[in-house]
Amino acid sequence: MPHRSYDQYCSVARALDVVGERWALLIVRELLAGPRRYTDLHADLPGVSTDVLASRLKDLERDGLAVRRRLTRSGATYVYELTPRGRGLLPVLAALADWGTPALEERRPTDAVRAHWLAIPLLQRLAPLTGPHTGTVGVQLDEGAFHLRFDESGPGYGDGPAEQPDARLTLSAATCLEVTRGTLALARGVKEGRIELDGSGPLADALAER
Amino acid sequence: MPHRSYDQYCSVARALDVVGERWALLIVRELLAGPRRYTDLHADLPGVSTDVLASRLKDLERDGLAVRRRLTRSGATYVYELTPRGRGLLPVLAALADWGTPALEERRPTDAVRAHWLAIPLLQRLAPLTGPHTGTVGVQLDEGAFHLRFDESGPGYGDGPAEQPDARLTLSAATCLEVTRGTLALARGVKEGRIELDGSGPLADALAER
DNA sequence: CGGCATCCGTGACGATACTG
DNA sequence: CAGTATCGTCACGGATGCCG
Repeated sequence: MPHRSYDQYCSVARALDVVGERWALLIVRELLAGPRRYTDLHADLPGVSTDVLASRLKDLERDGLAVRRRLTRSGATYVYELTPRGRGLLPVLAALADWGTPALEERRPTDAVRAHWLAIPLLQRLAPLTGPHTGTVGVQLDEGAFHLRFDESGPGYGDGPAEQPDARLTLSAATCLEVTRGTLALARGVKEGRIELDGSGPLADALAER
Repeated sequence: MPHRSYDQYCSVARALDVVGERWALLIVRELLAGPRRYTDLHADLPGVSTDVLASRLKDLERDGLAVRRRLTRSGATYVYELTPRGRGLLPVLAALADWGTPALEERRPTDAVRAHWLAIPLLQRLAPLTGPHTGTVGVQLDEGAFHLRFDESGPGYGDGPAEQPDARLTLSAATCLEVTRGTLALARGVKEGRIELDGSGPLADALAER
């Protein structure tokens, strides 16, 4: 929570007291992809100034959303990692992603792009398709790789390729967006050769059906 | 969208470009309760300055989230009303409310209170209970009244009493919060005399069961 | 009187430079 | 590498004034 509060006895205002400031939710979006170093965060958040990033990270720590941890035992480098409370913001980011996806049609030349920024909306789209099946789906784009996790503790995602994916999707970012928007069914994309779907097992089968 | 953008090709960032600025989502929360005049908004949002409120309302209009409409035909007073796009932010506010409710335990002396600020979290709690039943639930607190709508177009809420509620709840704000948090079942509150539940029909029956 | 616009002081933000 | 220090700019909050 910043030192400025809305001073309202309202759960929405309370939430915004903590994560309503500029850059806060985007930092959480980065940390949802896994532990990150300060420099990684600064690299993947073009435009954020170093002092604001440092200040937000302190706020996240103080409010119990993230912890600062040594990367290796007795090493000098630190990583920031979300606590369960911080990971609880995934539904908030998912709702924002759902609402914001229609505004994603035009890609402005000034826009930065990272592969895992597509993880949340794709997770939203695929979650109803997986049903009860659990596992990991690796996604390979030209711009980079990320993976989606479906397990009993709820959905999640991470940056980089998955270690042992139960299914693997290879597609372009544009195709990924079509799937996200619902204008392209996964099965149809596979049939048309625009999506490569690898893997066997119930999770891959469930994806191939839809 | 303010004149400052995150410049990221990401649906979350796009959403925050539009509604990420201070007060924006709280203005939307007010407008979700129904059309509001400028003065009403200013009265129910303690702390917002007049120019920021005017600026945010212009932004909401320009971005297609709200429209400015004459209250009466050929009258001098205007009201601001959400468009469908603006009402589409209810899931975002609901997710924020879910996440923020645990932080609502302590009520600080500086906190402002409005009855309908409890509408979103209560709506979230009651929505799974109503099942397929549609209708309106009037809620009467000491601090004021609001009502919840359950119909095929999705859940919603409004300020003030309902015209013809299918069910009516009378309870204290503290009791309402217990229900919201899930620490008090509706049926148990009724049995203990802390909640008065009036009304007949499937919606009232569905609420009485749980 | 409702609906802003203007002015001003303060604090947040963004860019760059610098340090342990 | 991981921040802190500095500084100019802009956004915010409060008060006041204008205008229908």
